[in-house]
Amino acid sequence: MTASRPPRSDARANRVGILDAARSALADDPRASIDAIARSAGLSRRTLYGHFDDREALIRELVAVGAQRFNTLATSVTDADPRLALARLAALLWHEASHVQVAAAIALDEAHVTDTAAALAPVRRMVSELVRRGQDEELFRTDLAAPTLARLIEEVSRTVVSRTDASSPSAADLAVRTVLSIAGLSWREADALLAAHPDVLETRPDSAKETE
Amino acid sequence: MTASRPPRSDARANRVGILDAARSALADDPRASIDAIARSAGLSRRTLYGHFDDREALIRELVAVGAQRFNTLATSVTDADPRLALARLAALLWHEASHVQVAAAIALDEAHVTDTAAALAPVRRMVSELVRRGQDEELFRTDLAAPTLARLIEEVSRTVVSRTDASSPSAADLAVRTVLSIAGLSWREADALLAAHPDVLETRPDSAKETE
DNA sequence: GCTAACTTGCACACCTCTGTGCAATATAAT
DNA sequence: ATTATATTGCACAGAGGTGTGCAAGTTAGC
Repeated sequence: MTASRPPRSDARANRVGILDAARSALADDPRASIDAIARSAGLSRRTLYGHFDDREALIRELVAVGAQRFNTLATSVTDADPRLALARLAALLWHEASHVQVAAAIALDEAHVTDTAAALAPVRRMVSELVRRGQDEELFRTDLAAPTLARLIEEVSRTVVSRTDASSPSAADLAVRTVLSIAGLSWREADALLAAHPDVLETRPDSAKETE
Repeated sequence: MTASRPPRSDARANRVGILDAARSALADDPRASIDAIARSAGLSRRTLYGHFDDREALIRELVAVGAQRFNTLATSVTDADPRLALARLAALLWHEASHVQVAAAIALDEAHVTDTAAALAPVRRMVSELVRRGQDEELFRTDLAAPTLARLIEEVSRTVVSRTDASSPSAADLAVRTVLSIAGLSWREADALLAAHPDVLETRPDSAKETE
């Protein structure tokens, strides 16, 4: 039981590099090979196995990191108006696109449904809560049952975030408007809301603001 | 070059069985093995290779059949009101869920993007046309450019059709309402539209009706 | 009931991917 | 400069998939 030294700096950096490479590779194709991931991190396959026991272990780590971020993110939205809160949440998720994508891709593809469900739970709870409030206040549609609407918002968000050209400047705008439409707002209402609160579209993980 | 006889009846039936099995298996998992498909058709892997040269050939056939159906379907929608036409198209696609799913799954997954794009072209053209008319008549949202909106409608439709419990009776309703929301209608407008035209939700591939 | 058409199981070569052992080499930290 | 830590290439076993050849068995159609 020798208390092993702290890892060497290059090893730490490589570990992070692998996680980054895995995130982007798996977001793109959830069954990207270990070799592809390692190479895209500039390392050999053999080295990757030095850092992670297993494909499983790598994915678990990725999911854990995502869970962390989503948790932070969900709790940072504090707008009193459910419409604004939903819009801001969508904007925030947009900026986490690669994390959202990899979580979604893994959840769909593999037998990690349980892990990813746990990771996404905070966001899911937030959405359910917003839907409830939005319907209570007659701001969201009431033709669909709350759980149905919540699920629909989740699925559509995932689609829009995952299948939009992230480089396009107006992409976050598109994501936000889409989510509001699904919640039941007409496009003019959504347009008016965003015009009245331009800060929503500038929302970044760091600068979440509170509106009374 | 002997003019080979017509195939035997059991062989014809098995060929169809394979296609059905492949459709449902691949819709569920686009990389289902040939063995899994054959077995789910009640045949051996070896026999499948007697009917199709190749995994490729099987998929090509599947896509071709889908293309046929989509074409028929798109041309059967003749409503003058773009909102109604879009709603009816969504309802029709709902009834073709397994075909939509397999086309979407193949398109996303494999190197068949070109084939599937061709197969989906008729529906795609129809959607573009409807969007153009809907925006011209101020019935659809105009905050998004026509190509953007058309693509958004496609993507969201695919998501809803693919990721909804097909057994649920209200599922077609959900699909239709979702698409109308994306087009920019508020949920009350959509609700009123569907209430005024209950035939839309009963729309089936055979009984497409024309509204002046 | 004959016969050609069809199905089947088995063996085979081939591919891609996973995960491991090992010896050689490079490099961070002291 | 030394040394423990990291990285690498290579070889290997194994799992799972594809596509083919062939001989034996089954069945539709006349």
